[in-house]
Amino acid sequence: MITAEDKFRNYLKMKGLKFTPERKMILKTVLSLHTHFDVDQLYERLRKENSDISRATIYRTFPLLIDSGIMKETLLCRDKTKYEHIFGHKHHDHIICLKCGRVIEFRDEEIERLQKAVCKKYGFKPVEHKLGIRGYCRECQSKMGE
Amino acid sequence: MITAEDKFRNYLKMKGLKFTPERKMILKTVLSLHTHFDVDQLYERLRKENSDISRATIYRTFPLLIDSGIMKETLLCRDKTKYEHIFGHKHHDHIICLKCGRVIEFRDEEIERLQKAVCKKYGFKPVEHKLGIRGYCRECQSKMGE
DNA sequence: TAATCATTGTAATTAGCTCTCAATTGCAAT
DNA sequence: ATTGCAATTGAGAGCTAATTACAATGATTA
Repeated sequence: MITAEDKFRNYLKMKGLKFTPERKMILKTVLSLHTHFDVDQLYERLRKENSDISRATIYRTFPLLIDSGIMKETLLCRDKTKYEHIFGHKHHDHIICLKCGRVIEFRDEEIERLQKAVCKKYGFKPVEHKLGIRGYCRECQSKMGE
Repeated sequence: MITAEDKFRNYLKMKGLKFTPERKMILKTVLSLHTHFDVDQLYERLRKENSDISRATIYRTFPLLIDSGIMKETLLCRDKTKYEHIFGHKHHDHIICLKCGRVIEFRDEEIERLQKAVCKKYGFKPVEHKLGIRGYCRECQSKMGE
């Protein structure tokens, strides 16, 4: 069973980069977050863990985590860029409430299949895709009805 | 037959806002662009048309054009925010080449239908959605193969 | 005509992110 | 274990897209 750390180490070695304590700590913390987060949220979390890793290092480490397939950007981003770790998770898409900000994750095999079919039609080789649906959740609809 | 200008005028009146020469010119220019564009590209285009509308006014007008349903942000945005006008166009999704930047637009009724079904399942009322597939186009694949 | 309020351009500001630089540190070769 | 060197780090400067304050202008209504 390969761990996320193994995966990251292998990636770094392959690129001739180093597995530093900072990168180890950032990886560990990213994996501990089970929601979408931004750079500042990760920074705050690190401080709570008594780590004084700078924002610059976080900004520098994120592309590595993304390139190694451990983390990715989500398309929730209105202002700040949001991330989520994907190690050990299947790909999923997002439904986002415009009022309360709630995020519903879903996976639809049929949509996945159709996307592949579209790519094939155009001779396109897909690497990743993002699907986000914005609107209003059940609760906010009721509230707005009142 | 309602024109884009009618639509914009109605929207502005409804909001108690004015249809100024600047807004008219920005609208006209946005409609004349048939590709994805950013604020600077629009600004340059305006200058070529001998208009000296400021960037600030463009930034202030874009939310109005979006809110009135004439234009929208695309999710191509890596750095700058990109826009496209949607007046008179059906919704479509994007396939983006990571190498050459080419954009393929497509529309798949079945995917649209399945998205609605997913929303229904969660009691979610969709307003908009964005689907972007990134990867490599046919041409770039051949080049990379060589 | 006077009063009101939206709009504009200019210029300053904000905010997210990147870069520079000097000091430090993994890590491979010895 | 030691050495050499490229990679890495934090601090702070810098960059750039986007926003905002402000004073002048202009349209609309009373």
